[in-house]
Amino acid sequence: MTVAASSLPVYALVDCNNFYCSCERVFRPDLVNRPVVVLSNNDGCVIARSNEAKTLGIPMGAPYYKHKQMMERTGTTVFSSNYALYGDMSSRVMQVLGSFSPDMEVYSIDEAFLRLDGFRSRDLARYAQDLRGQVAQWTGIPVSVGMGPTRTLAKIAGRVGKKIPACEGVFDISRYWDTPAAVDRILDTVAAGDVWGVGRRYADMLAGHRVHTARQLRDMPDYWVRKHMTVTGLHTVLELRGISCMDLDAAPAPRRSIVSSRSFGRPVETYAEAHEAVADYMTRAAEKLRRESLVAHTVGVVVRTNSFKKEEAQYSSFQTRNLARPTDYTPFLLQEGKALLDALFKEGYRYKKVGVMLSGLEPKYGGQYNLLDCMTGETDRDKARDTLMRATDAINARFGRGTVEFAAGGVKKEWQMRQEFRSPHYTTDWKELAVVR
DNA sequence: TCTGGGGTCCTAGGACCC
DNA sequence: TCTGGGGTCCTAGGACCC
Repeated sequence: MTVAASSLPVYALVDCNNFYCSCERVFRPDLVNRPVVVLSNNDGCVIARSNEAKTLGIPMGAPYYKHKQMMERTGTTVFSSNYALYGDMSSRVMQVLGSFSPDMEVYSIDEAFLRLDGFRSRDLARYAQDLRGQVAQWTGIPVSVGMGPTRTLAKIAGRVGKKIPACEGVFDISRYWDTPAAVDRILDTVAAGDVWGVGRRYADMLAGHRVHTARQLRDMPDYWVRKHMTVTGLHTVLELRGISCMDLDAAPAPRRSIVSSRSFGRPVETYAEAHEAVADYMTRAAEKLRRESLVAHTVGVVVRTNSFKKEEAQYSSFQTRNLARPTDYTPFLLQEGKALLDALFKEGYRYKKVGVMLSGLEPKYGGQYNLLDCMTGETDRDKARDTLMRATDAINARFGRGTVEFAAGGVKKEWQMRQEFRSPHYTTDWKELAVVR
């Protein structure tokens, strides 16, 4: 069964090359063609590398301290992650992409899928090159484009395009669709574990069954895939065969949970500090909740020690509580968070991380008003609470996060994460723009 | 001394109801 | 008193993504 290429949909995956490094370079052009890395929160491990840093052999996800000396020796520039900057650059890139297709899904901070079916009358490769040029000119960010009849194949095309310099960042696997042998050869070069939707565990499982490449995976029987990799895996395999199972989703699905958690800059042993951190993260999660006009039914808290320290006593636990009434009111959430921490916290451990989770989310004004609340005056008190929250949110938005705070979040916050190498908030804070000269 | 954070989806199994 | 089957909802755990 072969479908003529001309009747297939055209999915394009646009992804930003080494996105976080590219963002830093926009404001530090002196770093172009030089090795650059960006570290995770807490300056823990490497989460983005420029091509030069990749060539030096710095692995993705590598703990920073293990490679610190080598990076110094080779003149690698190191940044702490600056999500305010990356988020803002991302929305600029996405805005440009939106002008190239009416049908777009923003998939992640550095990737978007576009449907280009309507542009088939033009030379698609040229169209994609125009897009690259426009994004580069207007935002300074280099991107690559992969195209194919399904999202999974567009992803693969993107990888291929990056590997082959002659492609100049654009590759369209649909062009080969009428010559199956050529498609086979392309899929032979892609490891099964590099296919979108196949992670470490499945890659190991597949290797155990002598499935090593994307082509071998594509040719496995449906029932076998269904049995070992659930329906999600079957969709992946169908997509490798050119049958689209995942359409674009222009409107993002409503959020189901909000998580705020971070590792400490140093081990925390006292209840007082753990409680400050829980309160601090809860405050942030509540702000996000209100920003998105949601309320939460369920609050969760997690605590854990450092599992990398085999010689230390380990403890990790997570608990949730359901609220009688869903809320977005920070003081209520702080109260629940404290109650949960009281239940979870045990003396005698060196804690590495705490976190909070809000779930059971629903639109704030979607629910019915509660007759009992009206009768007891609770509705009026809710209105006063809303006013207070709106005021604190507005002050913090205007004058910067933390201008007004809940005392429970602590003042000194000695447990906070390390961020030694953070670049200025060039695009989101006028005061910090002054640093650019 | 030093190893990230924030999400989603699927499945199996148990509780509960009729 | 005992017996059966089917449906729904919830939760925990495992897989994935960037």
